[in-house]
Amino acid sequence: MLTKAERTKQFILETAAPIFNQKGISGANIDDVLAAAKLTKGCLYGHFEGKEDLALQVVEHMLNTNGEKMLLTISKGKTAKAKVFAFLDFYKDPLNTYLKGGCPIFNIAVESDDNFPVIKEKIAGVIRQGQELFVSVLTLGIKNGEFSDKLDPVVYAFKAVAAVEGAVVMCRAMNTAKPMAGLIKSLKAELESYVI
Amino acid sequence: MLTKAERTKQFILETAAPIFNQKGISGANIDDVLAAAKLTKGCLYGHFEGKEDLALQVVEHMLNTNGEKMLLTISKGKTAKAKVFAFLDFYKDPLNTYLKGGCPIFNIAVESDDNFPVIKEKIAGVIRQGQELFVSVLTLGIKNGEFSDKLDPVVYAFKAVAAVEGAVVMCRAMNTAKPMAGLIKSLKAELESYVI
DNA sequence: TAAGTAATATACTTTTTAGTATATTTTTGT
DNA sequence: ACAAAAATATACTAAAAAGTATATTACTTA
Repeated sequence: MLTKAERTKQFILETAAPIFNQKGISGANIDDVLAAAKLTKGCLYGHFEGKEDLALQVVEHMLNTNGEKMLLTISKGKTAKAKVFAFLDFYKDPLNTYLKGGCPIFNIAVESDDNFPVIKEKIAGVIRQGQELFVSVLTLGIKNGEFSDKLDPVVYAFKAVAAVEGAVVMCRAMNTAKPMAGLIKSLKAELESYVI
Repeated sequence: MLTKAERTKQFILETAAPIFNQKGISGANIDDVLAAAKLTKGCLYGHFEGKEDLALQVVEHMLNTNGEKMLLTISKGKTAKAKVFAFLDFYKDPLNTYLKGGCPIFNIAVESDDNFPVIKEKIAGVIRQGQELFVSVLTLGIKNGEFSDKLDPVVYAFKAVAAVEGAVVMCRAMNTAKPMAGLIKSLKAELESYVI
């Protein structure tokens, strides 16, 4: 069993995650988190060195959760094609993301870009890792004979992720999920065109 | 000729733009802007009501500049295909954007999403307008006989913009422009496949 | 179950940032 | 070139946010 302190820390991270994801690192403040968690400064500063430390750990928490969700999602696809389709479908409801405020990877990527080098590196690692995984799925699909070797895994993996992630931002700004449906369909059709 | 006050105001907006684009609205502060512009509070508050007003006008300034650049870019293409290609090529160097800090539309879209409803609406308008323009170019291309009517303008326009914008964020996070080249090539090839 | 320790709350200080009142300088039109 | 008005600078206050010292409460294990 987790100790009290560990449970409290986890609780703070979970409470802080949507706040940081929505308001951003600069926009979020300690008092927001404390009010939401109904805790006090003494408690929070017992678990985190300060705002910077909290932000970093919140980011790590969000990235871990996201990674787990993503892995679970694509693991449900048995073929390479099914895995990619499952990945794409993961993005179908950009207005109601599992974590309030849209995709944490992109939100953090945009904010950390010129401001938080340590966090930026973490995000870069996550994106690279995601691309590698995506490429490995497609490559295996080619080796399997599932896809034609005309398919360029690196290009398709990047295109698919960039497109759905960009689409999340656009859909949220315009407050409509509609274009996402067309995009996912198009990306599926594109992959389908390489199916043997 | 512009009056002194008008020139100063423009100067403040131009100085503030890269600061807001890089640090975000929440992350940027008045003193940053004043230091960069080598001006003082009395001056700034003579031109703007406060930070909120400054932020809004900086955003409007960035969006206007961006819109002009974009229009100029695509106007250089004579055919529909050339216009789209010019648009795509506009994004080829995501690490060195004309405005420091990446694409202002996406940066602002991400931050304003859950925080600045007025600005969010402005961004939504810009994105919608961009999509309409893109769609109209493609539609004209079909009517011209340049493209097959198998091309779905709404889907391609959304896919292209979402992909290149998403790619800017990913490239900047990973600190490499390489994947962008492959993406642009792929989006061009995709359009090319509809050329009659 | 009581003593010791860990966790949390309270009340404070410090720092940062926004905003304002007033003085001074610079434009501008005659 | 000069007076009026506009623009800008200086020096301040106010508010918001971060961080700290200490008291209190709640675990936990001997």
